[in-house]
Amino acid sequence: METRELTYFTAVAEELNFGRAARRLGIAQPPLSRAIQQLERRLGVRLFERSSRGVSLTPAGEVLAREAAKILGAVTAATARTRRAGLAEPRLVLALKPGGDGGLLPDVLAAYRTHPDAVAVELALCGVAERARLVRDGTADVAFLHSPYEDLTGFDTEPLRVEAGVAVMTSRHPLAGREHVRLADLDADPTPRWPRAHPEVTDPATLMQLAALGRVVVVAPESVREQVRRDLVCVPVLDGTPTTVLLAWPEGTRSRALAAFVRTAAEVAARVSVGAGTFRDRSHRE
Amino acid sequence: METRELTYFTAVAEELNFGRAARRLGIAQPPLSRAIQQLERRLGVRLFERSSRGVSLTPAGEVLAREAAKILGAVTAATARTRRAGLAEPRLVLALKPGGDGGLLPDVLAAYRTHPDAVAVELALCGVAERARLVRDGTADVAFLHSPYEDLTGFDTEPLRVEAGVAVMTSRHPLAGREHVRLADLDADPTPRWPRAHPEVTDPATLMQLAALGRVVVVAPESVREQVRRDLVCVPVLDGTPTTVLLAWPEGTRSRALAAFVRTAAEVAARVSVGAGTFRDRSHRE
DNA sequence: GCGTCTCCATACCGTCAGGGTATGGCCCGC
DNA sequence: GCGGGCCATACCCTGACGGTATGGAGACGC
Repeated sequence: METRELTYFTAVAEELNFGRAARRLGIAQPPLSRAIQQLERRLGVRLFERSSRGVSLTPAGEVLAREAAKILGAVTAATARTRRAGLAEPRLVLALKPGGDGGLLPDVLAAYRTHPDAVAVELALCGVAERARLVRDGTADVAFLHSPYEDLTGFDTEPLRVEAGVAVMTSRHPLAGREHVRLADLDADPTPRWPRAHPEVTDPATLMQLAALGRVVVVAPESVREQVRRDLVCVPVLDGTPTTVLLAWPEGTRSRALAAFVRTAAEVAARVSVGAGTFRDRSHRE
Repeated sequence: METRELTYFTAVAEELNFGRAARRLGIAQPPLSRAIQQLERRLGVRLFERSSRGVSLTPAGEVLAREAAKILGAVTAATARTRRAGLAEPRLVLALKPGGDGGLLPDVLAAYRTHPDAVAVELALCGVAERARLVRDGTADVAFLHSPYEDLTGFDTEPLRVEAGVAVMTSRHPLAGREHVRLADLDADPTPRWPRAHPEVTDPATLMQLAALGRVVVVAPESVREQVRRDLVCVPVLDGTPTTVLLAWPEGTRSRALAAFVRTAAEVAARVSVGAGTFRDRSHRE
């Protein structure tokens, strides 16, 4: 099976229409029909059910659609990784969303710089959804991710710190003066809480603006405290799901530079967690 | 990147000699040279360092070699899985080594047969090393594996039961009468213990023959008790590494039949473990 | 019920990518 | 210095892949 065939197959599987798929691929429809037929012949399996009104996937087609997505993803990743490995200056590309480092990054970078295997670290600041994608498609080597909010299949990971939740709210909120709250307290209040309400809002600035306006209470990992606007207050949430900040990189990666970075980060995280501590950290890392 | 190019690249990367690689691929040497050059041009990266005496991989080449192996593996798996999905009768292929089911298989199969989503189950009896490979390359859907002895990357897994170790030895062995032993007891005896000694022997019949001859004491999961020769005795090992018998299948598989099988197996395992119990099981599954 | 529209398959043709053979250039060992 | 091993280049040829034109089958409107 050639990747060209898989690309063609995927296009048809997504469009469920040979004509549109062909246009998308920039070829004419007959060669596409033929390519798919040839693929079916070679596999000895019917991939599409053709009726004169449109096309649908057979069970075998469904299977191949998933496999093809995996393979094509692996191919683009391989291209990107090989290209980057060929650059004169080896670099480590680290993907993270703004504030997604749990406050660890400055120390980690400083410690890493002294490591014998260290290479230059390039930061790829990106949105929440992009982080994992950048690593999967080979644009980045490693990313700060948050568990349990992200799908970690295909990644090796190193947990760095466990963060409890804080509720971020305007200082005029009735719970703003509390030492700590429980989720039930937040739910008893009429102000809705993110991300349960408005999960579609992912931009931090927008979110904080809504919080400042008293339209929402944001439940977030406690490391946001450091960056939160002056007009907002943070109240620890005792029973929120703890968030694990972790480093994730492609399974089976073999790179001294990356190994050194991960190890350094883990050491820094352990030191910070013991030193500064946070009100749940210690119990979790024992 | 076409898979053909990756196949060619892999051949050269393994042979480190264009002529031999070409012969292995069944083509002449010049087209192979050109194909690699074209790949290098397209990637914009040098993959091989050519000296007139042989060839070596550049760092970028090393990266691509790993990626190519992943991709080509995924392609052969995709082919096999798609073909099997196209068969008239859907089937579930289960890979296991003889005795590798921890004694659970008969009950699991019986329970699964009554499940509404059940399909025919085909057993692929194979050697120790083949089990994982069969699942990885798409020949089997799911396998019984043993943790921590196997590399589970790329698999989703369901642990079924935790087994302590037993020492299998001839009845004339000085420790044969003991209620239980520790590893230190075994080490104090002159008879070497497998798998520390002779790890290259993997055939159970050979192994048991050696045990019967008093040449070796075999430390194995306790479920071997059921199948062990009459002339051998099994003594529980208190401090051996416990073995987890688990089901493993490719990450992200989406199949009702498989899901039903895994679920059934987990239920059967839980039931058996509570009912029959084994001298370590209960504590481990709480 | 017939024309028409949509959509996939078939027929046929041209081009270029990929494979083959012959040969050159380089380096090493004898 | 000569032969041999090994990769690159030159040149040719075949066939795979893409394009255009057209056929055929079902759905829909009137």
